[in-house]
Amino acid sequence: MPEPLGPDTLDGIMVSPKPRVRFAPSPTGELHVGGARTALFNWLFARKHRGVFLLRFEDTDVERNRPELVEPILESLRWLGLEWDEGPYFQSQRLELYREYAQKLWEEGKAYPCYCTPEELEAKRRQALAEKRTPRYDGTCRHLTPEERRRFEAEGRRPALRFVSPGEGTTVVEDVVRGPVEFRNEEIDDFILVRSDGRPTYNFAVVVDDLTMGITHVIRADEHLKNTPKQILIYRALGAELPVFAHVPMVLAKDRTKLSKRHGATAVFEYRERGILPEALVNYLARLGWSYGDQEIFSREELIEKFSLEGIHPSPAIFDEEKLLWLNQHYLKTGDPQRLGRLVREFALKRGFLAEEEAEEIPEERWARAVELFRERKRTLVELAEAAVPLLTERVEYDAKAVTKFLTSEKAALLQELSGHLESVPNSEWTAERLEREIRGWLAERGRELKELAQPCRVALTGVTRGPGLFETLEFVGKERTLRRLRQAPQASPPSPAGS
RNA sequence: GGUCCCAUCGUCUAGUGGCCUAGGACGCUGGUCUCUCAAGCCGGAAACAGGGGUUCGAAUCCCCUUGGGACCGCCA
Repeated sequence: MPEPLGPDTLDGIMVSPKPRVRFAPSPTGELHVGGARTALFNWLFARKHRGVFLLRFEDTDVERNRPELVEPILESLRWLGLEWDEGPYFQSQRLELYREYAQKLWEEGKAYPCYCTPEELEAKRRQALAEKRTPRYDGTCRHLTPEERRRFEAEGRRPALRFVSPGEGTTVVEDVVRGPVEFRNEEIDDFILVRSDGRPTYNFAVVVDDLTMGITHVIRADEHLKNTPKQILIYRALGAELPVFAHVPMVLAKDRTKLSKRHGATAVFEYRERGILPEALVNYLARLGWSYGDQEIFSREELIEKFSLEGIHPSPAIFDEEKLLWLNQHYLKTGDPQRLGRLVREFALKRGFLAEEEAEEIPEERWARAVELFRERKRTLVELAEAAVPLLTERVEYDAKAVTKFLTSEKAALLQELSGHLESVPNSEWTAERLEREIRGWLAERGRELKELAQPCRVALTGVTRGPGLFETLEFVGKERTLRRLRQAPQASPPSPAGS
């Protein structure tokens, strides 16, 4: 038996009902970061107030609707950890419900059939624009006589259902993040509730759904603020109570326009593929347009505890990848190496940095250790995987410039010599500490400094000039592979006598 | 064009009339550490869009201007 949606009582005292919120994407594209943030705010609000977070797909537009996108959107939400409590519902499966409500409105004289064709409407719209007037429906079909209607029906015209707008007075949206926003009703024309083919339009379906699903707080993107007075009018016509509205500002690209494909990565999936951690994206998104004092780092639990609609800013925010990357590194640096190691392995495989057979030979511990070695110098899982592979496998790519600079014949000879010396260190004592003692002592005997050896050695071992500490690298690469690379690393070609 | 929204460093923001000589974070930058690169630590440059009010006092309240954005569909 589901709980009733009405007010709860606690020791006889009325308390507000459990909040019910929703995220309602339309399956016309992948989940982008703006949508993800809207979903996150809804989810946080629900978790904080122990309410219900539900999912609903607004898929009444058959032309643009792409059912195959539903699962990827769900997958994005799962990846972000925004699990839903109800749904997903599909508007396309609730058509009968909208029909009932439309019928009711019609019977009560709050809506009327309109026989204007899209072509006629388009012509009027163009004319209005040409005359620099705001295009609005002129109410042609509002006062049709029964005879006129019959004539249109006889012509085979299928009517759309239009809402009877008040045309005067004002409608005020009491928005939690913006305060009261006033709209003059004369700006609102007799908009369409149900298309001539029987499918509801967005504004109508949303109201019927939010109403019947018991939604108490509508938290959605700013672009819907302009729709809200229309929706309020429908609520009133239905004799229903209004939910609380909270319109969250848009997420903008660097050029201050709506984030879109041409701005590069916008989809949640793209960030996942680039090796961004979900906790980093969540933290970043939460802090984008919302703040809690000066705090920058929030665990999921802290977000739930500290989130509030009042903390949302009214102004739009620009998506800054640099800061996301910084947060990602923070979570790389503080995360569990075992878990991160598994992720790095996955990325190395997926990006083709190594083959499945090679990966099989590498124990989980090695990946975890690789994470520890590289996480202070890499910002994404992909970068980390790429850097770790040369130390984990036989795949070293020697950077030509590094070789030229550091693997001179003199240094190569030194490395040869070193490898001979290191031969005596037993496998069981092949540790950073032991190797450091060994090498520093060896250098001291020769009156040489670590400086002279470190870079050549690093390049011979890893192919590149940057990386973890030398001794840790030596330990991690392991005795056998280290000795081999010290002996077999490529050498800089000697400078030509002509000095070209 | 109409309607609506927005306005503190390049970016995210603290700030709710005196604590502001405007704080933090990212980024940038100088230094430090050092076997490299990072990370860390210490320091620096960097903002209240402009103009009028209100007030003893304004980043904070009001108005105008300017600038940005969103929406103007039988799309959502």
